[in-house]
Amino acid sequence: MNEKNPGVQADQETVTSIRGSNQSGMRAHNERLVLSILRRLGPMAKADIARMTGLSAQTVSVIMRALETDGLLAKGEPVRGRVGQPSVPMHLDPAGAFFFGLKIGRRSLDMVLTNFLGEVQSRLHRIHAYPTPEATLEFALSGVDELTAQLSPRDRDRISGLGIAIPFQLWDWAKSIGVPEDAMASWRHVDIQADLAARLTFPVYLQNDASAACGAELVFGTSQKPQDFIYFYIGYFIGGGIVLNGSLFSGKSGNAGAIGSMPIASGGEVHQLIDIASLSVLERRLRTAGHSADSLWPSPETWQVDDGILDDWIDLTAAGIASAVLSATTLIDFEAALIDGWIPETVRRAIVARTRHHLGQHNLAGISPPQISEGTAGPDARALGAASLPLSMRFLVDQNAIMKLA
Amino acid sequence: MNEKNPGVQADQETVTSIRGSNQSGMRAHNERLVLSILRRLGPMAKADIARMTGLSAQTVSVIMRALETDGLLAKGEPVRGRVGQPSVPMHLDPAGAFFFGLKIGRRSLDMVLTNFLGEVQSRLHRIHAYPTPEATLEFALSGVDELTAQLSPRDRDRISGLGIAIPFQLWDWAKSIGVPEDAMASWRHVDIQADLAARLTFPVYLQNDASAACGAELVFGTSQKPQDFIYFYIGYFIGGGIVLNGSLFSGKSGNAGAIGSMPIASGGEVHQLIDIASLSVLERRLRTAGHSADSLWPSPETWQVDDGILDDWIDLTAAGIASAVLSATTLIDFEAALIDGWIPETVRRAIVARTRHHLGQHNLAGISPPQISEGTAGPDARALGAASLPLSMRFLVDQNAIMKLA
DNA sequence: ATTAAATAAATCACTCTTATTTATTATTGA
DNA sequence: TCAATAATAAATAAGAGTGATTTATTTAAT
Repeated sequence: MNEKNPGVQADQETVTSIRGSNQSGMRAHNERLVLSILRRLGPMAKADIARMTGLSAQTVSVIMRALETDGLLAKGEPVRGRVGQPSVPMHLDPAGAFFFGLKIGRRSLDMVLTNFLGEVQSRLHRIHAYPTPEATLEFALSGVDELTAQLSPRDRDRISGLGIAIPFQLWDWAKSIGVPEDAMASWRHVDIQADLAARLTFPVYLQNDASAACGAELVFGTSQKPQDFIYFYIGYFIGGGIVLNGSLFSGKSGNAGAIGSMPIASGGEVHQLIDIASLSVLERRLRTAGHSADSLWPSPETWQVDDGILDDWIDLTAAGIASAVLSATTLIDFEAALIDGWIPETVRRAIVARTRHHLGQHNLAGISPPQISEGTAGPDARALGAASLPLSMRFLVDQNAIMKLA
Repeated sequence: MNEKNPGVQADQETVTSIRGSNQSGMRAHNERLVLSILRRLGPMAKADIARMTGLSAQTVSVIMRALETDGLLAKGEPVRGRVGQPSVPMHLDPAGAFFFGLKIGRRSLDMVLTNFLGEVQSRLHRIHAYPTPEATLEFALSGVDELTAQLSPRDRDRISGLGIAIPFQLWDWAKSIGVPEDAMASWRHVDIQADLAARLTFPVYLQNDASAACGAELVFGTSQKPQDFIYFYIGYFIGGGIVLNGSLFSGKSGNAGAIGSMPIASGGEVHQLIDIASLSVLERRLRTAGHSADSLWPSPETWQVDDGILDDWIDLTAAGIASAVLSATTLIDFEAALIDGWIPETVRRAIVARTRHHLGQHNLAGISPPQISEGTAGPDARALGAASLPLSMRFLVDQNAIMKLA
């Protein structure tokens, strides 16, 4: 990875030119459209898709039969009871494709293998003192081999890519996490995406970890999501992502939605959100109070944390997020804000409730505040989101990839 | 206009369904692509467009000859001096199409007629104490007749639409501008877009006035613009617009970029940007100091304003905008922020300079601050932007209109 | 002779229109 | 009550139409 911020790298062609569309592009678009609709709205008959897309019934018939032949779609039980020929709902075939997701974290490396629906088939987990490029590369390559071996030969050919979720500016961490500066500095000049791509037979994508988590919510999340929403993932540092027109928005540098730097007025002073609403804050407070913070990291469900300190942190975090939501909503009229993180479900619920409360305290003149809800992807959102990257790239329509000017 | 915020109304079909693409859509897209490229990058030969779009030379040849036949493109002088057949740069034909722009303002109604390049052909201006729907309708209809009559019969057929730039929630103004509440309340239930569309033979579009100004900058502006930028228009109230992926982003309610509500921490208190960086603030300060503020409105170039009060207001405004830019940039990594308004060029320059200064005072950790620049459309940006609406709708590719889910 | 732009003709890919088949429910009349 | 018939809707097949691509040719310059 070079000095630039992490982001899904588009090939040079796409960035410096504006693609015209041709027949194959048209067909590809329509196929992605069908898959996107089925993913979002659930099983539908061919006639339903035709009505929804405005395509002719015949065209949809051809496209969906082809997708079925490709193993991406499967027939459901015919629906009887209405006049006319019974409709056959088509759904995504879970075994239509498989994806690797690699999460590079402060405390561990995680790899998941998911099916076409984002269901985790198998996973690997390795704890470390701090991440290094060498160990990450080794973990990823051996992990791919190990997890691939668990698939049937038929399914192995259906692996469509690997996504990497990596924190923003890893090298700046050193001071915050008490690790030798030069250990982290090596990340600055490594292009882990290219290194992995060179050794693997399928495409490799890379994205900021919080944006990836947002992608998991968008692609695999179970809630009814609006076209535009903002997403917060509370990890060692808080991060986020934004969805516009139903697609993850990354911006030129891939740094869009890196809401950690948002200025938050708190008690007369202005702080950055990252210094208010991160697990690092909770860890520090626990340590300062003489408690151990070690239980935070293995799994959110096994936290053993002083209630008073936790409640204070929840309130502080919620207040910070509420401020961030407010600022964000004045710029873009998000309909929803989703909150998730490496936190127990009870804590997530409490943060959502407190955030709603704090939001109500602000001056909302001229603003229609978004619905605050819990994320549905959970603690694993980052790894799942990594796996969603190759899926999105290959099988879903992307609002933001149509016209890019130099 | 109904209770909903103003915004370019997409037809119901587009909003509730997801269109598939077909051959005519493909051709239309490619034609818009050619026009968009020529508008943005200037005259180019067919071969250049082919290389840039990835379309075959033959396809581009066919498309561009058709556009030339339609009168939208014209040949330039062949470029000799290089090996091979001389290339013939093609440019937009100024008389390719004409557009009406109607600006509904606090102090006046303005109508412009522009050509395909956004050059104003003729204009109308009517001062009022406050806007009413009836007077606006009458002004617009008689204005369309009057300005149409000035075109040649050939050009009359090339009028492609009318755009309306109207302030957000006009009816809330009453208290601020000292006008009877019920006079403004009538706006709440009027759909001026529909009323005009019913009486005109070409399409009518409507948008928030500041967003429209942003559109003028995007479509007609002369500066090199990045893919993503934020725009501020300082009118009686400040407003703005945001451009993502090279297209104006309006959001679901059409209220995106309504940056007036942004919370700004200033002197320990939190205010909304609209109460800090608007001409209404300057007007009030002038009045409070016993000066007349009447010179503000006829034309920015004839302002007669106390220097001390003006300088203070410039600094306050710049500080507010700097805070807003900072908040906005943490959410979306804008590459540029443009500032324009109903202000003299000297004031615009001063505000930009002060905004740069104030931005530098903030904590910029983790942020690459955008370039702050002056807008290039000037005081008339709102009316021009209104005229750019039908142009964009008919002749330019729109990033944000590809896939809309219910 | 070489290079590059521009275009013509033939081909190909994909969607659309029209017509047909299939499977079901609704209606009718003895 | 129940078969026969009508109506409805899904699905698909065949052929037409549109637009981009490929290949080859012309034109005009160095």
